[in-house]
Amino acid sequence: MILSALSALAEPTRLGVIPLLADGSEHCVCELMKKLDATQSRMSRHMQVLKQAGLVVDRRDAQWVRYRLNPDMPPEIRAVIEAVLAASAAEAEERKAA
Amino acid sequence: MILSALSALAEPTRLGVIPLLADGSEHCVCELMKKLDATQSRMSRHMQVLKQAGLVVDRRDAQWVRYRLNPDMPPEIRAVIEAVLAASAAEAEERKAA
DNA sequence: GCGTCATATGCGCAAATGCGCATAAAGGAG
DNA sequence: CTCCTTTATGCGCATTTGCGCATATGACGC
Repeated sequence: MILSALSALAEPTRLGVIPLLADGSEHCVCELMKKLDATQSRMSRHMQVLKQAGLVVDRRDAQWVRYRLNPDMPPEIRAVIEAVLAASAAEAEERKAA
Repeated sequence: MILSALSALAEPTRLGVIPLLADGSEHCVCELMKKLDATQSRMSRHMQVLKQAGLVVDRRDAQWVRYRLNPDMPPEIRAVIEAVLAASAAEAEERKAA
């Protein structure tokens, strides 16, 4: 559902996760929470939202849970992610210029 | 801001507006509210949100207010809109198939 | 002026959202 | 087993969001 994907992305912390996962590899919650300056429970819950929206998948690995972008995302949703990613990058560039 | 664009899109009625405006022409609130089965105040307010997010522009024309997609949208945001549009269309197709 | 159509907005309310705190649960190391 | 690390979740709270209702505003025709 495109609507749930957009709702999932329409929050600063969750939006911030996307560029971090964009390298295609796996990232644990502890890493994400540090990089995004979020508390543990906040980060965990946000990842649940992204998971429920089908944007990410998780995997237990010992005491860690590794998240990555859902490789089986429908191509139209994937395209939205890519566009959002490009827009985020453009915004980051602008901030640097200022 | 990509975040405000996503927030603006993450609501059913507002998301429904986008395909209607995608023909590039102007549409009054009264037309949109009929097509989307929304009350007048609801429709008006949702259009304000889209306007504030920079996704649409409006123009007074006699007693009507004509809305259209913002032609001066930053290209990265425009790309997001296009991707969302494609995803919405794909979803509509799926519904037809069922 | 008046009446009518189209749109915007103030107000209050109900539901949803995001948060911190504490605690539970799952797994590894000793 | 106990202790530690990592992640999830129950709970309550404050804020935000979406809504309807009523009313205001703006523009038209008479």
